[in-house]
Amino acid sequence: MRNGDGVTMEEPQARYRQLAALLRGAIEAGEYAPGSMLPSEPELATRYGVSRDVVNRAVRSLRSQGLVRVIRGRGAVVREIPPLHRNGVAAYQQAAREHAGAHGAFDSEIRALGLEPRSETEVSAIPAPPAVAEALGLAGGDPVILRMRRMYANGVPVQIALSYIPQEIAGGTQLAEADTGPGGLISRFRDLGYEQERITESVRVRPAAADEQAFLRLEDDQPVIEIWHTAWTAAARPVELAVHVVAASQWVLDYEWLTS
Amino acid sequence: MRNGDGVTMEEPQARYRQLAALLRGAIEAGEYAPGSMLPSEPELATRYGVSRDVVNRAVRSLRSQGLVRVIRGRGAVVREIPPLHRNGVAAYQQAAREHAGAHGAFDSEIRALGLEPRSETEVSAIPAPPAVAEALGLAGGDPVILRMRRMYANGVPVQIALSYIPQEIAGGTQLAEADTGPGGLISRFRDLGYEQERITESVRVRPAAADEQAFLRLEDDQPVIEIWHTAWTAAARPVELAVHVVAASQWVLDYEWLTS
DNA sequence: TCTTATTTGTTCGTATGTATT
DNA sequence: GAATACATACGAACAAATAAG
Repeated sequence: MRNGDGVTMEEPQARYRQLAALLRGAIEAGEYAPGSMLPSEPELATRYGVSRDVVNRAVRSLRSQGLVRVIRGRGAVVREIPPLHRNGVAAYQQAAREHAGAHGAFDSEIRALGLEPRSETEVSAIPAPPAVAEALGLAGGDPVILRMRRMYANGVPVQIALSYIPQEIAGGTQLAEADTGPGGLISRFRDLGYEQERITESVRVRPAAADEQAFLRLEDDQPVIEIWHTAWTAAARPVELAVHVVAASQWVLDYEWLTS
Repeated sequence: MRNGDGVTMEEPQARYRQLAALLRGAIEAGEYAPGSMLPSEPELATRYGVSRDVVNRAVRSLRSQGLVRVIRGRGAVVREIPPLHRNGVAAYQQAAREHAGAHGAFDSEIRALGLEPRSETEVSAIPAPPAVAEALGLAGGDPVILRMRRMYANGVPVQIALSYIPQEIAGGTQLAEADTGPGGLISRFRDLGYEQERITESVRVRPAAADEQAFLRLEDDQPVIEIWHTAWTAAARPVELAVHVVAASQWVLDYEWLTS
C-alpha cells in the first residue's frame, strides 16, 4: 500500500477488504436496510479516503456474497433476503403434494414462506445427454422427455429445474404434458405403475452458467447450488432425474430422516 | 475498453471475463494439469495483449471458483480436485460406523475415496451460544460440551466440525472425552439411553469466516457449506447439534431416503 | 544469513464505455 | 442531451512472499 491512512482500522488487511468488512457489518447491523441503496462509489471513496478502485473491489465482494445487487446507472441495492427453504424430504411426501391448492412441492414451500409462487413449464423430447443417460440407466442419445420449469416467488425468479424422464415411460402420458394434474408428477408416476419409492439427491456448489446467471439475476461470481434428484422404483429402476439450480446465497436445504 | 484488440474473441464480454473463460477451459481440458502452474501474470498479459490488471482479475475469478490456488511469490497452481463426498444418511448408519478400522463416519467416507483420514479433537465445556441453545432446546448460557474436530484427508485440512451436547447428557461420560471409543459418538449416546432416532440437517452456503479461510486454505471469496446436523431421540428431544463446515467447491453432499 | 530476481497483492490516477435518470 | 453511476482497462508503483544464490 502506498498510502498511510485509509478507511479507519490499523491495517492487517488490504483496504478493500477492510471496507468490505465494514460495509458488510453495516448491512448486517441494519444501518443499510434491505431495499435501500449504498452510497455511490465516488461518495464512499471520498468518505473513507480511498480510490474508487478500492470501493469498487469492496462492493464486488459484497456482490459475490449476495449481499447487494448492483444496477448499472443507479447504484448498489441491499438485498432483501428472506432465505428460501427447500425441504428435501417432506417436499416429496403425500401431505405436501396434495395439500389444498398446492400443485407440487415448490408451491407449498413458497406459500409456507408467505410468498406467492408461480412457475412456467416447457416440455420437449430430446436425446439424453451423457450424464442424464447415465443417471437414468439409459444409453447415450436414448430419447427422454425434458420438462423445464422456471420458478418464481413474488415474481422474482428463484429456481430452474430440468426434469428428465425416459421416453419409454413418459411418452404419450400426462408426464409429457405441461399440466400434470392433481398431486403433480409423483402421482402420475404412481398411476403409471412406476411408484417412486427411493430418492437420492446429490448437492454441489458450482459457478453459475451464463444463462443461469441471467435468469436468476445473479451477480458475477455468485455460485449456485445444483441438486441432482433421482427417483427410483421399488425394482431399483431410476425413473426420473430432476436437476434443480438455485442461487447459493439465498437458499437453505432441509433434510430429515430416521436412523432406521 | 480503450483498446481495440484484447485476448482473441470478438467481445461480447469484458476481457478479464474472456480470459477467465479461456483459462478455465484450458484447465478443464487438461492443458494445465492438476498440480502444475499457470504462466505468470506478466507472461499471460503479454501473451494475450492485455494489462496485468486484466490477468489478475481473471485469475481472481478462477480462485474464487476453486480452480486454482495462488501462492504469493510463486504463482497459481491448478487444483487437484478429487471431489469429496459426504453421505448424509449412511454416514450415520451402523454399518459405516462400526466398519473395520473406521472410527466414525468421516473416516470411512475418506477411506472410501482412497485417501487417508486424520482428525484432531478438542473437548471443552462452554455456555451455549444463543443459536446452539435454541437448536438444543436449552436456555441461553446453559452449559454444553463442545467437541471441536479438525479433519484432514492425506494431511490436507478438509473439514471443521463443532459438536454441541448438553452438559446434562454428556457431563462425566465418554461423550466428553476426546476418544469416544468403538462406534463413535452415536454408540455412546445409545449406551447412555439417548439413542438417536431422527436426524435433521440444514444446508446453507455462506462466505467463509477468517479462521475457516485460514484452516481450510481457502482463496478469497471461496464460500463454504455449513451443515447443521441435529440428532433427536425417540422422545423428540434434541441431544446433539453438529455444525460441519467444508469448502463449497470441493464437496458433494449425498442424501437418500424412502418415500414411505 | 543476506541479496537479488521473480511473482503476486494492492492501490492510485486517469480515461473511456455504457446504462439510468 | 446532460448528469450521474457503475464497468473496465491501462500504466505505474510499491509491498510482501518465495526462490535461488
